[in-house]
Amino acid sequence: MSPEIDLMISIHLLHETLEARIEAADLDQTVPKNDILMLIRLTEPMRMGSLAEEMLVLPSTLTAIADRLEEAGLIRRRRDPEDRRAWLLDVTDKGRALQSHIMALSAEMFRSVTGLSAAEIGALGQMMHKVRRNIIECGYTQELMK
Amino acid sequence: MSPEIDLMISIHLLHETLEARIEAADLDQTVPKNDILMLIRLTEPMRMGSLAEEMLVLPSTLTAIADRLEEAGLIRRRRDPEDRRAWLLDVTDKGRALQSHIMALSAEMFRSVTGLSAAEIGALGQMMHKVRRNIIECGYTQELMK
DNA sequence: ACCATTTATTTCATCAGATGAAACATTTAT
DNA sequence: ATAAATGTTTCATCTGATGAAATAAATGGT
Repeated sequence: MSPEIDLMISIHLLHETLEARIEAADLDQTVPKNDILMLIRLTEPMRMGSLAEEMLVLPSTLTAIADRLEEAGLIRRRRDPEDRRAWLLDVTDKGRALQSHIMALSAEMFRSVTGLSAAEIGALGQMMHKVRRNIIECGYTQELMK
Repeated sequence: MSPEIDLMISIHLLHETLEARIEAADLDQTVPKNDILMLIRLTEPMRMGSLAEEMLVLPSTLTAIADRLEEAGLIRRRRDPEDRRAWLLDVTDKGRALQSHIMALSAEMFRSVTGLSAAEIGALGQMMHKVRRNIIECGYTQELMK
C-alpha cells in the first residue's frame, strides 16, 4: 500500500472520528455536520453564495442549512445593502455563544483524539495550511461544484 | 481562531475534495464513497463485522455495501470455515483490478491535490500514523458505535 | 446433551439531508 | 428599456445510513 493511500485512510479515520464526536457532543440533540461547519465559519457576516462555495455545497443545500440555524435562533438573515438579492448571514448572541462553545469543545477534542503535542499541532498546521492554499489556488474547489 | 480549529477546517477541505474527486473519477458511474473505502480495505479476506467496525458503520450498513459490490462482481462472500454464521469477504479478479486502479488513481490525486513533495508526504504520514494509533488505542472508534 | 445467551449477519421500514431543475427577484450590460 | 446574468428559494426526488426485529450458528453452564 502506497504512503498516499495509507495517509488517506488515516485522514479519513481522524475526520470521521472528529465529525461523529462533535456532532454527538453538541448539547441536547445531534446537529447536522454542515450546520456546525457553517456556524463555525460565520465569524463575520457572509453571503450565502460565498459560504456555499467555501463549503462545497449547492446554494439550495445552503438554504436548508441556513433555515435550520435561523429556526434555532442561531443566525439571522439580513439583506445585503450592496445587493438586495443577497442575504448577509450573521450569528445572533445565542449563535455566538454556541459558536465559541463548539470551538472550545472541538479544539479540546482534537487534542485528545489526535494525542498530539502543541508543537506537533503547529507543525501539522503549517503543512495543512500549505495544502489548503494549494487546493484553493489550483481551483479544485470550483471544479467540484461545476 | 485556535490552531486546532484551523487545522480541522483544512483537514475537512482536503477530505471532502479528495472524496468528491475520487467518487466522481471512478470509471463510468459514481460509486458511493463507502463502497470504495471498503474495496480498498479488502486486501485480504475479512469478516463483515471487522470491516464494519473499522469503517465506523453499522452491520446493516455494511450488508448493503457488500450487496452492491457483490452485485457488481467485485467481491465474493464465502462462509468462514471457523464460524458458519460469518462471511469472509474477498475481492474477485475484477475487484482486484479496480482496487489497484483506484489506489493508483487516489495516490496520484492525493499528490496533485495536496501539492506536497514525497518528503512532506512522508513526514505527514508519520504524524498521521501516530494519530491513527492514538485513535485506535484510546478506543475512540468503539465509543462511536456503541 | 439441553437450554439460555451471545454473536454474526440480514431484512425492512424509516429518515435525513443532498441534489438539480425551475422559479423569483434584483442587478448589470447593451 | 430590454436582455442576460446573478443570488437565493422552492420542491420533488433520490441515495444511503439507521435501528429494531428476525434468523442462524456458536458458546457456556448445568
